[in-house]
Amino acid sequence: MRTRFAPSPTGFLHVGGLRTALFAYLIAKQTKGRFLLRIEDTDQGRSVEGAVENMLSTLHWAGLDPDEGVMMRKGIVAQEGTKGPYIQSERLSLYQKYAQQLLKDGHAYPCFCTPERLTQMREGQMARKQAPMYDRHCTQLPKKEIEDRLARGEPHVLRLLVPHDHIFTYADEIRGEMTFQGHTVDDQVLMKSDGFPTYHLAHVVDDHLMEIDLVIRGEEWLSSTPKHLLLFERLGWTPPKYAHVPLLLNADRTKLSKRQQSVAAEEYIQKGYLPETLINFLALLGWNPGSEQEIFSLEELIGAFSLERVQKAGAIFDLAKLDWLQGQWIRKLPLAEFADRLQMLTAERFPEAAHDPHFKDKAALIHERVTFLKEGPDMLAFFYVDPKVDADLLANAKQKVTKELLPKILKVLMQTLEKTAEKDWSVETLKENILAHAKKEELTQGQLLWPLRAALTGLPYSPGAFEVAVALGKDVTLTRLKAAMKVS
RNA sequence: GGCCUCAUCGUCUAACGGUUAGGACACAGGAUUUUCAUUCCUGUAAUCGGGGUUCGAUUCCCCGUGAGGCUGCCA
Repeated sequence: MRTRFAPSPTGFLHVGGLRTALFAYLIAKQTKGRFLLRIEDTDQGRSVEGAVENMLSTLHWAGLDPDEGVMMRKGIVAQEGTKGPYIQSERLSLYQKYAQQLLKDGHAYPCFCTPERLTQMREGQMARKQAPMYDRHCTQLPKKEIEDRLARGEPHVLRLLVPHDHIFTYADEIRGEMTFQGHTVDDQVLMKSDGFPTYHLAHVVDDHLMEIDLVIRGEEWLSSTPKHLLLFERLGWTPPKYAHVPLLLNADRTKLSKRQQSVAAEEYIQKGYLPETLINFLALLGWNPGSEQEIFSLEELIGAFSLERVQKAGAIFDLAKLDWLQGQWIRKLPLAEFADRLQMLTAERFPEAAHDPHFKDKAALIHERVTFLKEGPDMLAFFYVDPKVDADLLANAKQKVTKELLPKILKVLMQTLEKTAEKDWSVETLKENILAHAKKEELTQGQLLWPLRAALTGLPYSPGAFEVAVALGKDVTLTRLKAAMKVS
């Protein structure tokens, strides 16, 4: 199937948009079809510089590269495919052509009403508790007058003539049978007075010409679907299938808004979420596999996804679950990749980390302790900077380490570690030697290990004492132990 | 106001009309562990209300209620 994602370049990619794009991508891949990207920039005033580049790079980050249409090539925005152009502002003559056809066939009519009159009309209708709809004032104009005004080039729009006795039905891929009464459907503006089409005309023309089989879009389009269906009919075309996905909501169930939390996908990238996390999360928001599997890669989603299992109700964007997924994915990252990525980040703070041949071993120690890569450098800092240690840190009530006991404990540790040969400097040996002493000296494991770990890291919590000692090496371990003896 | 849509734990959700209403997140307790984290176990917690249909409704129908969307020469 050919599916598409068709954002307006009005800013950053919205997470709801990213989810819609994901669904469209999944269906395309699943059916061995194509995923197209089209830019809908028919509102001249709202286009934002750089927005297209931004959306494309976010989509790329998420792994949703288009097969056709607008894409990045060598760092610049390019278009690929035989059904282009894929940017609506470059397709104006096409819309013009079909608009004229609709006009000629009597399915659309020119409207000269001023914005002021329209506002006044709507206010009146609202006051009379009627639905605000165009009153067809301009359909009453004499033919001659219409021709004259058009000839004079008077500003006007083109409206769709909706048959009021028409009953619209279609089967939505997510919601099932839908029915709309013609008399409740407004005569939508198709062409604006600036010569640009509205979304309604443009997407119909494009989706037909680009041979889109399935339109997946937000629920906010549901009530204008009859207009689109009518347009396809009037143009003599077969409409695509439609799937209206439920909206993403704030914690208070209102439409997801910037005011309450991050809506730009880019903000989640900056916060350090992995693409796998966001994709997995977005897929599970409103869709379920029918099994109890929670963790899905993009590849797995292609196999498992189906529109029939997409929820009809809106879903709250639950940050707590997002963070849990992030933890799952960061731990799923192969150690080599985790280490590589962490190494770059750590080197920004501690340049020597860049050439650390044992960096991978250090990274392994915190792989299960971080949720975000950016927590890493802080946790690894003690490897590159001598920690500040004092008696308050070395002592610990819960482990029954009093300040009075510290000198003895540190002495025992020192003696044990000094005796351990460099070649035996491994987690197993250290564990064996130190625990043997614990018994002999009538100290608990905690009484020996808390001070050791604290002396080596300077932290109240960190990776384990043996692992840290091994990663640090014998020399540094003894040096830090000595420093601890001085302050206790 | 009008039109449309939706409604299961706090959240995301499962359940061909028959289940002790299941799972996950969060929360609480516990186990493991030298700390923290991870991991594991246990627990608290839901079918919006009212009518039908049916031997039996979370499930089907109707009416409410609540929420959301649309109601632009925005998309």
